[in-house]
Amino acid sequence: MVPDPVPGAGATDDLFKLLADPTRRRILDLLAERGTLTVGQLAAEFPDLVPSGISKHLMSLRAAGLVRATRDGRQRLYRIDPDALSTALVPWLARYAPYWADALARLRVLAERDRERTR
Amino acid sequence: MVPDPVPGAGATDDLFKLLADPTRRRILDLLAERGTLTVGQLAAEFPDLVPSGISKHLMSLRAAGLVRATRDGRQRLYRIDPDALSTALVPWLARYAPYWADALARLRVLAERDRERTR
DNA sequence: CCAATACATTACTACTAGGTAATGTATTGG
DNA sequence: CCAATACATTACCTAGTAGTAATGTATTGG
Repeated sequence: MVPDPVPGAGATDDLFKLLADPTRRRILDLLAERGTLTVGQLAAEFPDLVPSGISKHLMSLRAAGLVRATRDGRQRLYRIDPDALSTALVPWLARYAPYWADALARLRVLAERDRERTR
Repeated sequence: MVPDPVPGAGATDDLFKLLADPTRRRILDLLAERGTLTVGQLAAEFPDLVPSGISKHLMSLRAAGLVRATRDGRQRLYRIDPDALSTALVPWLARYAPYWADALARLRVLAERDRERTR
């Protein structure tokens, strides 16, 4: 059983700590581009890493609500929680709103173009 | 002398590692809301922290290009590099573009409203 | 000038956390 | 059924780092 992600205290801190690790960011990248992956499929992408290490990372990502898992027989299917990332990051990004306005235009274009392509 | 920030390899990694520390994020927050601060003014905001610790954080932030410093007599004035944050984060955020489109609208509203207020 | 101020820098310590190895727990093909 | 599969979990080790303390370096008021 995975403990509920605490939305109130230290949520931003936990988020950035999770994103600070390159392995976890790569896991998120892989899930973002392939949609759904098992632990084994993910572990295969990290040749110089032991599978249980990946499992541990997935547990922490899951505890933070960034990914979700469903059982499929004896394997677990992991996928990104669609808007957990954005809802967690937006409050922080908003603090630097004045510094962002110009960059947001570019990002918005990318977002909508990609949505056309993948949806 | 501060070494040039390496834009190519591991830039995103360095960025997230920097943002992972709550003290550094708070420093950025303070600079974002007050514009320009000396080391002493910043250190005064961290009662349970020694000034040289703040100085060290500022050095790493400066090495990554997130903040800039100018001399003013015997003190240094620190301020946020206007678009270093966005240019560093946008490439990464773009990877999750499909997950972002809805949140970007909210952020964009915040960005433009804040720009009216502070500019 | 020079003591005091304002940071920067270095050396050191303690704690965190990513990694592995070993073990535990469901699940299922045969 | 049961051995094998697919993860999860625990214990442990080690490297990286935030913090302090001590020292170094400009700068300036008096």
